[in-house]
Amino acid sequence: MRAMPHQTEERRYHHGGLRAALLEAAERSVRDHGVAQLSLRDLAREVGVSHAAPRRHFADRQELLTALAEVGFARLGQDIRGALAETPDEFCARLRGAASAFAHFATGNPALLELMNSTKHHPEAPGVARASDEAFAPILALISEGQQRGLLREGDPQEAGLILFATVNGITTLVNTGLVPAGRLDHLIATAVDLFLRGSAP
Amino acid sequence: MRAMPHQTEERRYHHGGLRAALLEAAERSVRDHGVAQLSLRDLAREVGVSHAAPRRHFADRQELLTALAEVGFARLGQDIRGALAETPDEFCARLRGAASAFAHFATGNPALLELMNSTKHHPEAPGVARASDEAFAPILALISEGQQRGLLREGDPQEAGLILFATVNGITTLVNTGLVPAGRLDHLIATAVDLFLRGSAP
DNA sequence: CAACATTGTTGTCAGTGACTACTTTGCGGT
DNA sequence: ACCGCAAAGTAGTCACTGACAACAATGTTG
Repeated sequence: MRAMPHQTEERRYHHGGLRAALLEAAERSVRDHGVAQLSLRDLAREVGVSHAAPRRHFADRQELLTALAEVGFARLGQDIRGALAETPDEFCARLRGAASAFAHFATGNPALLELMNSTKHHPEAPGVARASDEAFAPILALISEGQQRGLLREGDPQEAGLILFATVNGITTLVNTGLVPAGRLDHLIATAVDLFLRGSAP
Repeated sequence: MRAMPHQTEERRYHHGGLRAALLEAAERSVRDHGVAQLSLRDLAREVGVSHAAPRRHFADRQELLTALAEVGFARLGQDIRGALAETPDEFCARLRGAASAFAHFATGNPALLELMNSTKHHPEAPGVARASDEAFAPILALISEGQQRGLLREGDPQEAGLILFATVNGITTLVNTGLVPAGRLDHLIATAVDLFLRGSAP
């Protein structure tokens, strides 16, 4: 009932959107209490179904966490693409914009990032790999473009893109664990992008 | 008895080294089954004490995990210093040696790295922050030395060091999650260090 | 209309973290 | 040497969890 605000007092037997509702609830739980505290029974209670219902949609707890990581990568990809859509068509500005969007997503969702960084990619579950490739794709495209326009040195664009991706990821991990104060994030990211551009100059 | 190989068949009431034994067992468990599966009762059984004994040394499960993360950083620091002790006194070689040691520690201990990357630094528990600072110190010293000798551009050595540290950390995360094949680790690290050196050149 | 697959419910079980009360032991002070 | 006490360990308890099995509700399709 509470999960379907347009229905009458009586809820139908079928929830009608349980998988999505569970993932939303999971994201809230992870945000508020961290990954370790996530509980299938908690989610079921929150969504208003019986305690075993979530296992109709996710074989086990790990499968739900994996699906949530996929949501995280999809969200990240959106944020990066959104930032690029608002950035002037100037290569360095776009690279900075993408890196900044990643950093802010990551520090705005520390627990989700942690989950994304600990979810193994399996051939049987191609969703996470696909989603992470899609999140990475705008950065890869930028690097390729930079190389083609002679703004970056030639080489494997995927390699350079992975290094930049890893750098931003690593910096946000330092901030999320408290090793580096959050107030230094933007400056560190900007410095890292500058360093990357100098180091990748033709 | 099994935990104290020099004793007779009868174990004394006091274990005599239970905290250390628990941390060793915890490291094995995390290595074999991942952080999420770590169980205080499991550890107690393995070490040969009652199920509640571990809570005499660690207030709760999280405190034990935090202590283990500290062990991880201490181990990392040792590996980096060990690598530097065996590297010729040539700046670039040493920087590469340190980065490589970090990368190999991280990919050789994926679950431990994950724990280290998810352990929050709290003022009440300064051990982790101290251990991670000590792990970072050789890299910081290298950067400072490189700057003083005019091999790197001037600037905040801590900042440059953090960027390099984050980059290696991020790359190993990509490898540990399977986004990047393990066989590409050394090449990626070498490329990242080269890029760092070019980007930091005076 | 009926069969059946999907989805949800109820109940059960073993294991867990955390807590409490009690016991053991070794150290330090007198 | 003796004793008090703190530290460390034991045994029991409780609520909660993930996972599983059996049953029930429902909607789609032939």
